[in-house]
Amino acid sequence: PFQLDEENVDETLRIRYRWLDLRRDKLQRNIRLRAEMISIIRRTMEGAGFLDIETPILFKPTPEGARDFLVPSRLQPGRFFALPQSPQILKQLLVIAGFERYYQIARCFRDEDLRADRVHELTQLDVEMAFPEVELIMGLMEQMMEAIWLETLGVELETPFRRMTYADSMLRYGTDKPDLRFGLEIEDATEITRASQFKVFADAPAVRYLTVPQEYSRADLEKLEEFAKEWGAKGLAYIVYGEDGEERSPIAKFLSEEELAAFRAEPGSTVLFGADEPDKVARVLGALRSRLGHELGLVEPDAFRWVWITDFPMFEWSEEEQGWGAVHHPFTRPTLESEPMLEKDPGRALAVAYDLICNGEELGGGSVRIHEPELQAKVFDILQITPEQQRDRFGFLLDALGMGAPPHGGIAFGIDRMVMVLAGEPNLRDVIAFPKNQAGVDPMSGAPSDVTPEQLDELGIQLKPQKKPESAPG
RNA sequence: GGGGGCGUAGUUCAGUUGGUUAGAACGCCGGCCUGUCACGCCGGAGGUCGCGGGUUCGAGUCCCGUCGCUCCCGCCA
Repeated sequence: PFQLDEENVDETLRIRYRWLDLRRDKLQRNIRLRAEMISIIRRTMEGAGFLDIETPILFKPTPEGARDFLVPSRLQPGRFFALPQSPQILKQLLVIAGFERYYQIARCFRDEDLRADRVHELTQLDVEMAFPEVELIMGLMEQMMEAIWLETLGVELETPFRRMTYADSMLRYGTDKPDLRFGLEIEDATEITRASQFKVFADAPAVRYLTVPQEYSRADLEKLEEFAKEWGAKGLAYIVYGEDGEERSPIAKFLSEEELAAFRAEPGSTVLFGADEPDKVARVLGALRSRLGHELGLVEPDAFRWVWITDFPMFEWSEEEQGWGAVHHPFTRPTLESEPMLEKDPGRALAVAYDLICNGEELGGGSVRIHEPELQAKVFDILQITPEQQRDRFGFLLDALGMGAPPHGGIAFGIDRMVMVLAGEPNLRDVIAFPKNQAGVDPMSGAPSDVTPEQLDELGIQLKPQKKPESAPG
């Protein structure tokens, strides 16, 4: 069907004849790398006294978070299991049960739209321990990464990894998963422009800028402005410092000497501004930074730049739902200093949570959990989960917390993404033996597929009439 | 749900301002060669140009619709 030495074969075709595609050197390498990595993970975890315990695949739907994959129950007609989005609660219960160090290479399912780095079923290294210390968890994970990179690639990682607070990362990189293979840091000008004659700057709650080592033309700048608008900017102010010593900017005439002095850059560069709410400025400049870093070839090749992001907020405000949502998950512990803020100012509360980022890819994240039922109930309240809902959905967890729960916490890593970064693959599907395509279809087996009326009948399910996509071409 | 890109031979691609019989490479088939090893030489088969409609004397090329794939936004506690 296709030649194995051809680079750009249509992906659907490759997946359809996966047994051939897997013969290619690259895929052989990726799949073997994956197995080697998992072997090192198991060795590390077991060496540190963690016990591998399986948890159910048929479990309970969780209305929060991602959409569930549902499985109908024949013996309980009209009721459904859900495939787990993660073994989060179960691993907490295991620790509460006295298995003080648990781990699992767990399959997790999330019925959301797919991306190059997102699939429906992901494999996760799931870790939980009693009496956790953040330093201990981070240290163990660093030791594991060191072993993986050394034994598979022969690369020596420098540990401990860099640490950065969430606030710092948002300010300097415009994201909570910064790619540190290049600089191009965002700088803050909010103080400088507070009294600016340029009204857009003076009125904006945050003004930040990127100094780009490139002299952009008018046409280029229009494209960048369009890009910025796609990410939510109202416009894109700029100052171009030409190689000819000329300064080109539609806004310079509004700026004071002091402001201009602050922004001045080398000839042959462009300063791009964002002025808006802080989170919006971060988003726009973060997107610009990422695009320009790649476009200008600033990304350090063959490098692995690691960073722990810490001090996440507990909650973020959702305009859509007009309420607070959990940044990490609802079981994450607030810092001691944040506990008093929970009621009056939840937006300022910080969590004992940490993410590990490599090359701008979020490889994993974890937290210390809440182990007191009262505190857990308080957090559920802030998330606007009613006491009835709490009982219905998480009653068993609250019960368990009430029956003697040690402090506990852990972390989880996306195994697929780890292999992706390890193998230098831009696409998750190339590190999975039998992936599905972007529409969530397996072109090889044809899944998902129709079932017989008898099967549906047995489950008490009747299908609504719906338009069916035509079968795949060829 | 929204936006971008792509859809031409088995595969990867080219196809000018719309103009005769739609090309190349690799692969495939037949023959020759026989120290080959990305073999070489000769010959050959293979295309509903994703699908439907429209404009035109004439559409792979222009327009509308639709389907598929892919990347991104939303979404992913």
